[in-house]
Amino acid sequence: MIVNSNVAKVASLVSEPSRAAILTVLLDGRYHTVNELAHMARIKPQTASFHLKKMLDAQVVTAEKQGRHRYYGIMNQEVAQVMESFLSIAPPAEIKSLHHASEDKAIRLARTCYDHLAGNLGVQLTESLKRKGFITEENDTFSVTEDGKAFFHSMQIDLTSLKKKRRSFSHKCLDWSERRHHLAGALGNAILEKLLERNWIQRIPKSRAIKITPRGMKGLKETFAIDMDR
Amino acid sequence: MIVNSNVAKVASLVSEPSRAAILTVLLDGRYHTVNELAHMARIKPQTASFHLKKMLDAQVVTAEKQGRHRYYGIMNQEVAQVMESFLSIAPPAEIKSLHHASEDKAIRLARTCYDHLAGNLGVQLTESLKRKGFITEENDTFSVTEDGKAFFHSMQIDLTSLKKKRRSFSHKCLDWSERRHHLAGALGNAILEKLLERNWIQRIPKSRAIKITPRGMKGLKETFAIDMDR
DNA sequence: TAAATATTTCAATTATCATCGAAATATGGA
DNA sequence: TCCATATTTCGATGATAATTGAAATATTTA
Repeated sequence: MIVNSNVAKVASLVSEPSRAAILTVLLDGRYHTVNELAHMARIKPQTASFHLKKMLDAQVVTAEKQGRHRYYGIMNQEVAQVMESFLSIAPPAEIKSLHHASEDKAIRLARTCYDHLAGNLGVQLTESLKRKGFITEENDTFSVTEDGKAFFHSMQIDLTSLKKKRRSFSHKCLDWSERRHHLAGALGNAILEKLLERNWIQRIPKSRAIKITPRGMKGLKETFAIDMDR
Repeated sequence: MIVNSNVAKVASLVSEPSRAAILTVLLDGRYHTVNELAHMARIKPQTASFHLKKMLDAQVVTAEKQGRHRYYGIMNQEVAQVMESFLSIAPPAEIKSLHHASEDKAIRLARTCYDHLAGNLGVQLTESLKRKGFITEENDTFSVTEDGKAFFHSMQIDLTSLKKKRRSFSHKCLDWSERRHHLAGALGNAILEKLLERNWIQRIPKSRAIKITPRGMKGLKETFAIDMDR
């Protein structure tokens, strides 16, 4: 269970449509400029700035200045998870166009959730790791088994350095589209980065959706026994 | 970019103080009337009705009409979970429990509801049947499992003949004193008759109240693991 | 230095929403 | 039937907060 004093704040901030739209965009884990966010939320930059200041004060987002731009990003994992949990009980968004339909399909298939993999791919990957006995399920977290240690070593993922980070090493994150848990935390992040590095997956610009490359299809099948081809 | 505007709606339902107070009460899993909820949230019944309608439309709560009362309850486990995690951080104003000056204890303990058992006994019996896996909960009805068939046979209740009756075989009935569902319909009636026949319970003249006999206390404990003695 | 762009601040307007009195509707009981 | 109670609907009010034009500030580029 998430214990976070920001939950209440986040909930009240999320309840405003423009802010919810902004936060949804920021769920991709990347930083965006005020103009970008304003355009995506269909409001004027002044309005976006007004909302972003509010969320900055509430420590729901962070800002980084770079030249005349100001890049806004989501504050942390907890905020992302509160957003996702709201997504899990909210009725699905109305799909208005063919373009939206295909985007919806893509985002359900594979996407980033803050800084780790989510969607069908994220859940399947987590299931595979469990099935192969590399991770075991605890209450709110996953633990790496002895077999798992060897496996991640072979994947060139250094668990020791991950554990040194201040953030959670590995915890469960509820997937709104799959309604199941996927792997989050430093380990989830490391896996995402590794798959990007190997060019098994690619980020789709201006979206949280992830594309699986032909090489990725092959790799996922061989390493994880996941067939995303169907 | 798809922005799920429903997230904002769901979040706004939770983040409004009066609604949060109402939802907190409903987290007990029971059903409550509009007046009760209004009193507990310290708002007028019109206002409570206004909020409840909103939450009903958003499928955050359910409603069931019984006479001139309308009982509201929380929609499902998912909503409860989001509420729990939200409220565990920011508990709203404390709820003063209603003090009912004169309560008929007997009628709350056990009574008939039309032609089946209600009150604490009725609810406990239903819960026991569920717990033991003899019945399962459907939308508005209960179904008898394979184990249940054997059990009712051992109780000398003939399900086949019950199903032939034109009336509903088994449906849920909201218990006003327990605010939970109990078993009604032909099956509920058959159980009542069987317990009367075995002299586990007796009707109290000129009342809907039911008296549990010493033999009944023993039988309920042995057969259903229900202790009505406390 | 001047022009263009990004963002914020300010002030005024507008929109939204909770609240509650009054009245309507529905039901139970005498 | 009439009366009491439960709930909803309607309409008005007031408080709060979102929105945006105008202007200020900051930074890059020419």
